[in-house]
Amino acid sequence: MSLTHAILVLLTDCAQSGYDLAKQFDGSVGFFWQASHQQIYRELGKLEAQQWVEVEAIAQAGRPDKKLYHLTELGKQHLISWMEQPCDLSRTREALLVKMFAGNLVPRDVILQELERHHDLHTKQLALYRDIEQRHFANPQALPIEAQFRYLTLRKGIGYEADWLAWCEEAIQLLS
Amino acid sequence: MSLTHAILVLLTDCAQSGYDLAKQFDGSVGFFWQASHQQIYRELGKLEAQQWVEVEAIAQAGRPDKKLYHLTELGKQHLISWMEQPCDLSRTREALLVKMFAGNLVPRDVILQELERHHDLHTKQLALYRDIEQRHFANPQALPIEAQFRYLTLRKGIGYEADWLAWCEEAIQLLS
DNA sequence: ACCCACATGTAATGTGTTACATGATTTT
DNA sequence: AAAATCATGTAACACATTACATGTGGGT
Repeated sequence: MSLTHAILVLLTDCAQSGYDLAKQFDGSVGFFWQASHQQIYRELGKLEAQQWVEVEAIAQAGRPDKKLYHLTELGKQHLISWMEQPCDLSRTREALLVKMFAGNLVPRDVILQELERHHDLHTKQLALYRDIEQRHFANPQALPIEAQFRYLTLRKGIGYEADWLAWCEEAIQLLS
Repeated sequence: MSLTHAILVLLTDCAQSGYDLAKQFDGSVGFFWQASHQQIYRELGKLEAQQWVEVEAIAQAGRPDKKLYHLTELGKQHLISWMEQPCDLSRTREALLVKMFAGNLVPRDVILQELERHHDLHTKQLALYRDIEQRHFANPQALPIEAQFRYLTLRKGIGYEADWLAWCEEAIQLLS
């Protein structure tokens, strides 16, 4: 499993606390890998046990210590060897398609409304991605290499949402 | 969670054993909802406890009884009320994008080879879907309504694979 | 002789979700 | 005065994966 690796990847950028990581899993990385803060804290404990990360405790007035997690050299090597290995295709679980599979059990309108609703949601997410694209990645060729990789993950998000949108439209048309 | 509902959906077609269901989760439905046979057997136990399915034991010479699971009226009603409720967007976990996020940690070729490999896998899956499309859904407008729903799930599969393919090509081009 | 399909399951482990818990500071 | 943000965690439960287990019949 690669919640492990998703965390290590984030720590290559800079040392972070569990809290910081949780926020990243809510935004950028969260677009293709989700994790709750509880998962992250538990995983950080394991990573520390394996010596893939080191903790730096930062005392804070009237709060629990902030624990800054640093990637160790061992952790970095582990990450690199994971990156060098082929990974499986992801397996998705699409509740909407389960519904579609038995669409004839409910009135047509129920399905059409659900399709419209998803159409809306994907429209909004696509707009969000396109906005990020315009503001941060206007000229992809000119980007430094690290940014090109980030750009490509965004491009996948855009393709993903656009594909859903197109499909919703096709479905609505066929069923209307 | 909707492994529950995926199973109920399959049982609307006809009564099936756990083994039969497992096979379907390997093919058709498995394209958008995966489940191992162990998950299915456990879930069937729960469905029975809720009286959403009924078991018909079929004795077989020299083998364990085949347990045919029938959808009950109660089960059907439960399924319908689930279908009437809006469902969440699925959240995917894409290991390949985690890799891409930190692509600069490894030599360019490692990433390019992985992209080529995924390009191949998606090409094959797309060809498989297109083949099913041509053989079973040549004329979508003329299909009976149940088949139109099945057709639409296939269309989503085609879109999904085509989107991955396009992205792989874009990524390979940008990084080359 | 060996493997595959049929047909079911237990057990252990790993992952993910939800609820609960604490307590200060900043914003509304 | 209430709510949100910062910052961490425990505990219980639900769901998923992997390995192990059993035993027949048919094909190569």
